[in-house]
Amino acid sequence: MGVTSTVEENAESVDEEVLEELNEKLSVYMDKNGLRSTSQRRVVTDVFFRSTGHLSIEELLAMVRERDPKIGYATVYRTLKLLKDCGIAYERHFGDGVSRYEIALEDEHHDHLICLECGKIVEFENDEIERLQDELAKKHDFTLKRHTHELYGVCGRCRGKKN
Amino acid sequence: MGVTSTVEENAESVDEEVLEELNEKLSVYMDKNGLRSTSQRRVVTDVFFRSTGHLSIEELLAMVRERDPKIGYATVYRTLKLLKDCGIAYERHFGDGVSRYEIALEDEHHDHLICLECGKIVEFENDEIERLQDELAKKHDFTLKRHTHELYGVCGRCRGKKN
DNA sequence: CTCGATGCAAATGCTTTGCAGAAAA
DNA sequence: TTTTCTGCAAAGCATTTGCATCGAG
Repeated sequence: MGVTSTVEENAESVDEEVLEELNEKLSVYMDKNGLRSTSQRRVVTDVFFRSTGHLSIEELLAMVRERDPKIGYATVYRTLKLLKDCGIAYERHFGDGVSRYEIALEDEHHDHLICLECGKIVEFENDEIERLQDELAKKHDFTLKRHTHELYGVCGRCRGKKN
Repeated sequence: MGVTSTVEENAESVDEEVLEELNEKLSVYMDKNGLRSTSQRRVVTDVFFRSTGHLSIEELLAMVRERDPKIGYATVYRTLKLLKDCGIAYERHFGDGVSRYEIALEDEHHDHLICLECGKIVEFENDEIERLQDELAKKHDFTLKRHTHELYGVCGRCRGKKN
């Protein structure tokens, strides 16, 4: 498959205010569940919160090890599972067999356009599609919980390269 | 995850005419690529062509072994890869880690509504969503190749059971 | 005869888990 | 202290692959 990098359009990480919200939410969840704040978890979550895009465990591990080379990959897996469980991270699958993680911001939802050549990922939001989905669910008497919607194609730059 | 069965609404297998078309298409592809028609392949493709729904390798293997218990699972994997390559089968992923296969009919495209409780899969087609997807791709300068669109929720029957 | 196909078992790649030692609370 | 967490290696799983043998053409 083509998802080798996670270059983004509009790639900007969250600001300090949002970062604090994320840490607060995490802290509340951990307190509530008797979980402990360890140096490894702090490194992993901080790296993730300051990151941009849709990162694989491997990519996260590399970044994490720049700060603490001793951290094992099982810890990264476990910490991202934790973030997923408390609703701070979305786990995405773009068809290449690896899980990718992205920050789940409150009141924000988007889907993805993925370039099969260079792996560029563009986020999109479309209220009309969301509305049509709700309509479809209603028509078939389903209570919608979540959805996946990915468009795969070739981006303009990659198309250009081939000519 | 909840995708344990592949019960369908409107579950009807293809008629003899379509079955013949599928076999013809396969035959042409195999000739063109110097592939051989073996008894195992004939069993696997026939089972698949007469099937309904979204079958996993495991489910297909069980059906195949009713006809020929000696067929190995690698053969089923390899044969479904062949069907996928010649455009006769779609490979689907509904989030439970197994690949599922369904017959790819000409000029027909649909997406899926999946019940997280009972695994029921309902197919839907929505031209307006398709149109909006094309529009989005155009807007971001992508040439669309394919997409995935799955709605996960709880079906009416399962919702009823809980009350 | 040739070369593709099969069946088995081993290998792969991602992810999860068991466990003994480390470290939060 | 007690209980959770970590790091490592081993285990799990779905899928793929190497190889000797089989069989289609």
